[in-house]
Amino acid sequence: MLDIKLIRNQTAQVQTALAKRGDYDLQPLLDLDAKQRQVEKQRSDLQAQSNEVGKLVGQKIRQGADPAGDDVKALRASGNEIKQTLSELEPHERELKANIEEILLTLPNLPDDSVPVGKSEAENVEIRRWGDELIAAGRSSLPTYETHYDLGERLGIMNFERAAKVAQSRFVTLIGAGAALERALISFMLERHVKAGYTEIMPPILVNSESMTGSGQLPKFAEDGFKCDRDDLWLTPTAEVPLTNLHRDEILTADQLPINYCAYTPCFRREAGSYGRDTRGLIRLHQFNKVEMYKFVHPNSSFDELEALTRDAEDVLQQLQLPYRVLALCTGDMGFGASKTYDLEVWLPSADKYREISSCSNCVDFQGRRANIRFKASGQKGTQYVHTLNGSGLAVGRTMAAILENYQQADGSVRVPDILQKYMGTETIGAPSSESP
RNA sequence: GGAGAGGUGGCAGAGUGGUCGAAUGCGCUCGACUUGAAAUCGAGUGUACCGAAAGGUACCGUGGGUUCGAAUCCCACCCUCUCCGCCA
Repeated sequence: MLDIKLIRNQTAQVQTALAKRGDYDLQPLLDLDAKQRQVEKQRSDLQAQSNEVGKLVGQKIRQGADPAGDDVKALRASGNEIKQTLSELEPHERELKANIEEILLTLPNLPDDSVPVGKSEAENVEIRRWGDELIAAGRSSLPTYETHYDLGERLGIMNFERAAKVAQSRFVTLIGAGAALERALISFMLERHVKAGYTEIMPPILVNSESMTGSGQLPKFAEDGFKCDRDDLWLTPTAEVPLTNLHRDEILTADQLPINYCAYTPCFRREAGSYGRDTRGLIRLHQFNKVEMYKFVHPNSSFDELEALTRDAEDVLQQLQLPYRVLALCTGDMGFGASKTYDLEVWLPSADKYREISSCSNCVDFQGRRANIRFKASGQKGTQYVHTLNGSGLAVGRTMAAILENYQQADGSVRVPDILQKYMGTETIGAPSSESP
């Protein structure tokens, strides 16, 4: 959520920044704001009068006045009169506030000045690449690449048809080494992040609407979520939701910051509006696993923390020896709550291109304000909103896809990345002798 | 799901219609005493909005209501705890 004071006092700057992301007219909001403040002033003045009358009545009665006498009666009448006016102002003010809130909740975050301006993903800017030589080496050793889903089904480690029978399309069942590889990846990633100073969290993965609003999924993106209607509970689309809301409505102390969390959770997305895209394989599923990193930080350090967060995600890919590149997302491609985002894209040889595998964002105070998460510096007056960051570290299913494709061998088997071998207890998946049901 | 109890400031805990944003204790901050510390004593110690300031307004789980006046009375909801049932 944007700061209404900022919108009020620096309208032109906000307008310019928002224009980089789309078409937003702030005038209706400013009109409502002015009206609301005026009504609030009226109401609070009246309230003061009313309190005065109340006090007087109390005083008189305590001094022995007849509670039914004319003196008190007159006061009661004037109290009633004030109350009459108040009863008209109050709902009006409430409505104005609700309208303002409603608009504020639908405005996206302001892009940082360093974010490239652009309309679509075509205008994202490549920042760096890692592992070009691995791509070249792969190309020279294998003439063609099997897709991860053909490979997975051939080896009997994943099954889409049966998953569709059990649930729907866009689900997968992992079998044997497939399931083990997924689990190995989760363990490896979590252990890596814990070593790097993140505290492991296992949060609820059903969350209420307030939580979905706090992190920015609601009210605008209700269509993307799976909802349990009877309970006001949603299946988390990302661990970012429960992690943000862990500290909702809290006032932290400055010395608690930064707080670094990591969490493995399943994630659930309807993928509304993506019919026909990535219909096969592990790339776009309604349910997938993700290890998420999350930071609550001091406003002064959030952009440094974004660099650190991105490096943490990159380290996972480097340890897995998977080629990738880092993109700075342009204003048109960034998520709703982000002020600046780096995407990591992993190399998928069967498609001969890079695909998103991680997204690392600095939301600055956007979620802090929505979820009311503040901190207080000792000796300082007042509170400030914390800055929050989130990053995938990594999307597990997509990592599995990248491993299967990049590590496939001429004999049709897949070599297990060195770092995962101790988790898997094996060096190869689908060795010629292996059988599957 | 059934029966009962309860939700007050960082914590504990008073407060059942009026001057209560809220006693008291603990904690915390600053100061005094001390070579230093402990102990003791003194002062302070919630959040947000409006206002240049003085000051005003709101908040005692949440939302409504009664009243000149609500932490206190009424209604609804949420949450927590205990017992029973069910259950990994």
